[in-house]
Amino acid sequence: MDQHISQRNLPLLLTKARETIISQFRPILKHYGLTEQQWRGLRGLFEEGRGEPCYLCECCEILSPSMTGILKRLGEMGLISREPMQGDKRRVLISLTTKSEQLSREIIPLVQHQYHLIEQAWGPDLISQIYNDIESLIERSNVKVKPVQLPVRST
Amino acid sequence: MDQHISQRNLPLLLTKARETIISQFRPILKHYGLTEQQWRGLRGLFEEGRGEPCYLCECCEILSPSMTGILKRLGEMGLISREPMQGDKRRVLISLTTKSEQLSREIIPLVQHQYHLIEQAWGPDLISQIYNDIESLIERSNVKVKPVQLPVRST
DNA sequence: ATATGATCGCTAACATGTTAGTTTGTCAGC
DNA sequence: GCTGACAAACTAACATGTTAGCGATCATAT
Repeated sequence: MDQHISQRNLPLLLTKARETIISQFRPILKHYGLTEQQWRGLRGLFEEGRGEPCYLCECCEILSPSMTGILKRLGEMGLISREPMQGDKRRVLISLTTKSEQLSREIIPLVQHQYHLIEQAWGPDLISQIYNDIESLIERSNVKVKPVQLPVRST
Repeated sequence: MDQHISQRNLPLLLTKARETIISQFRPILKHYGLTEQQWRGLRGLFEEGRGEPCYLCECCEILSPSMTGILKRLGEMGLISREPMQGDKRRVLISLTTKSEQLSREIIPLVQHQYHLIEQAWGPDLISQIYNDIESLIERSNVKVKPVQLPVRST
């Protein structure tokens, strides 16, 4: 008896897990009129002080074309400022504004607290185990996987 | 010394994990001109034979408005057919076509094989442990989490 | 029979994901 | 000084995610 296919659908399972978690935080972000990705960007900047778009793309797992729009809207909201980099005219440096720095200081404790409530409800052990597993997975993904050979398409 | 914030960003971590996995399968889907979500839909139908849009939404973790577009495009590609349901004029029944059934039979072994290659490269134990943990998480998410209290917005 | 509320699939509006390709600027080598 | 390879940010085009709400249909109680 072969396994049910959905048991071997890891991307879908990870999507569901992510939705399970993020839905606990969505009300907080909505309360402050931020999308998930906008908050990811602000949070990344809050950690580092400031950074270039391509750095933000990496640490937020957002592709460059998406980041362009996100930064544009954050700019229109007055939540980031941008200064051209001296020495390399291709690059830009993105910073938080006073407004967004204060906003971040307000949101972060709420997020941490909600996080704590999740651990209380679902058990801190499971959560920390998932952390470890996922981090192991991401580390191990440095090992290159052989791609399956694709047949020639008939139709 | 407090933990680095990104260590407590579970949604982002899950996103990265998912990207890590799905990137191994993307070439297969691209080879057949399918998007990730289109394949998720076809696969769901292949498992069940046929089903209503709202069922597909659940099992594919896709929201209804997205599913509308996905089914529309799958229809234009000749990969699904739809018949109105007798007895309830609101509902529709979606089925695979001969074309998409054959397509699925061609893709599924490739996906399974790629999956096997991933396990070979990264170790089957880690993968199966992630399965178990994530499934535990999803089960445990039935336990309702108390939402953090949101302060009144000043600005 | 009728009002009421619920459900299904949908549209609308906007934000983001994804791929391909463009523009401008940097740098190494000649 | 010029050329070619490369890199950063961007645009374009399309697919999907997200929230709100609509219209038709069904179920139920009255």
